[in-house]
Amino acid sequence: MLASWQAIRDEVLRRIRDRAWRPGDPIPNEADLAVEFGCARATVNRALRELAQAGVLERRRRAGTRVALAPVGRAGMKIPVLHRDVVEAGRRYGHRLILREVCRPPAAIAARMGLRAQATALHAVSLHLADDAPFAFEDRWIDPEVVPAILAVDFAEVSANEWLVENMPFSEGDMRIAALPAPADAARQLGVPEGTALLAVERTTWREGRAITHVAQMFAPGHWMTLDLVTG
Amino acid sequence: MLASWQAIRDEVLRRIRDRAWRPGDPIPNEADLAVEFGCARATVNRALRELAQAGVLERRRRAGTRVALAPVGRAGMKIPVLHRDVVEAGRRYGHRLILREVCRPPAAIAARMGLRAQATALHAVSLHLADDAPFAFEDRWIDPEVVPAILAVDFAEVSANEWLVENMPFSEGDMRIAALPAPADAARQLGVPEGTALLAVERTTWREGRAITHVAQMFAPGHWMTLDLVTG
DNA sequence: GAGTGGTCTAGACCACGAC
DNA sequence: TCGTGGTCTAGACCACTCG
Repeated sequence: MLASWQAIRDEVLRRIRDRAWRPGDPIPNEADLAVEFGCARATVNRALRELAQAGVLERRRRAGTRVALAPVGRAGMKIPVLHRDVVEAGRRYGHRLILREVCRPPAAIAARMGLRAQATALHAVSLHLADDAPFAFEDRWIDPEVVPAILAVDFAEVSANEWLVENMPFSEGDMRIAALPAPADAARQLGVPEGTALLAVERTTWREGRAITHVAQMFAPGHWMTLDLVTG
Repeated sequence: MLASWQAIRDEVLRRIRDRAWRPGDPIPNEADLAVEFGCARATVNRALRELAQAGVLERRRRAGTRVALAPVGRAGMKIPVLHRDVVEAGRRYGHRLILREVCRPPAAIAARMGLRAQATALHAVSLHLADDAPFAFEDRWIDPEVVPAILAVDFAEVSANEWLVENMPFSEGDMRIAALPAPADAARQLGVPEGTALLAVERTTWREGRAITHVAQMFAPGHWMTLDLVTG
């Protein structure tokens, strides 16, 4: 008698782990499981829905429910907001705007954001400070056609990152991370020799099929970027 | 009359975007919203639960539901499984086990995993290959008390990462990323000069409050780690 | 103590899509 | 076509926690 959706979820996981149900196999339908577990179908549905959301099961109407063949390891992740990270580390956050212009982006950026040829974008280069020491150099492009309001935002007041996170929720994106030698401009701003290895993060964010922003950040040596993984 | 949980979710989002409900504000309780929307409380519950899971709302019993103060940009993320990444890039994946032992971990690792003093753990050092070229050096510790079955797994057959992703879903964790100079062992295995800047990733994974595994990976120069952000 | 969210139930209808 | 999952309902009880 399993009468909570968590208990049912755990039992299903146990059967998968014990190979009673193998990847690719169909599992009994909700009604049958409800009988077996002695609970309502809605309770089974809740458990299986969570497992499907986590990528453990695959569900299709009429076809039924199967154990996922290649269980994608999926996790929730908090998008790092530099301001918050710095403050939570007990340090004083600062932000310096180095450049703000509206112009045509380089071809590489335009391609990555899927901008029309000739299109202009808002370009903001800035430095993030912790206790007055620079720790991140940021080069960002924003498509003003997707985010018209951004043109009126005073980046001296609030960083583009913060404004976007607060005002453009529910977006998709891709993130690329590497260790790169510092280019001249980043090296100068961060106060390190050119060619020093830096943590580089590039992120492009989308909303309804259009690119909102593309940002490249380079962090001072010794910086650890931390991600919280939730609900694996 | 809103009678689907998606419609209610969208309406709540609209009110937040329109500043009718501001960050930090409490919103009406489920029963009142059910009356307003002309639907059952369970339907409102479903909508608000999804929004809370996405970080848009914060819910506490008795205290009620509020618009999240600092809307954490949260995103779904696929945990990178090196095998799959390599294959999807059209290259041949290989895996070489360098060391497998059961011993007492160094204090730093034990502390990070919250192991008892004197406790032993499974230690696996391995190399990931793409087209026979090494591209990632991995140093992993696994708590056999949490994952007894791991002791019987043949790491020559399947990498620890893959086995864990398939068999220990639903975990939490934290991930730390930096650019580091290559230590001697990693440098030798990856075939680069000692001190070369490498992308370093550390991940500790938890299940029900106990550490499952701690892994440190160092990637060959030029490697970009990519994360898909879904459902921001 | 009492109000709120968290959950379960039994039943119902519907949409999708495999057959 | 018709079985399956997806969802909604009305009601109920419980757990947590704030005042």
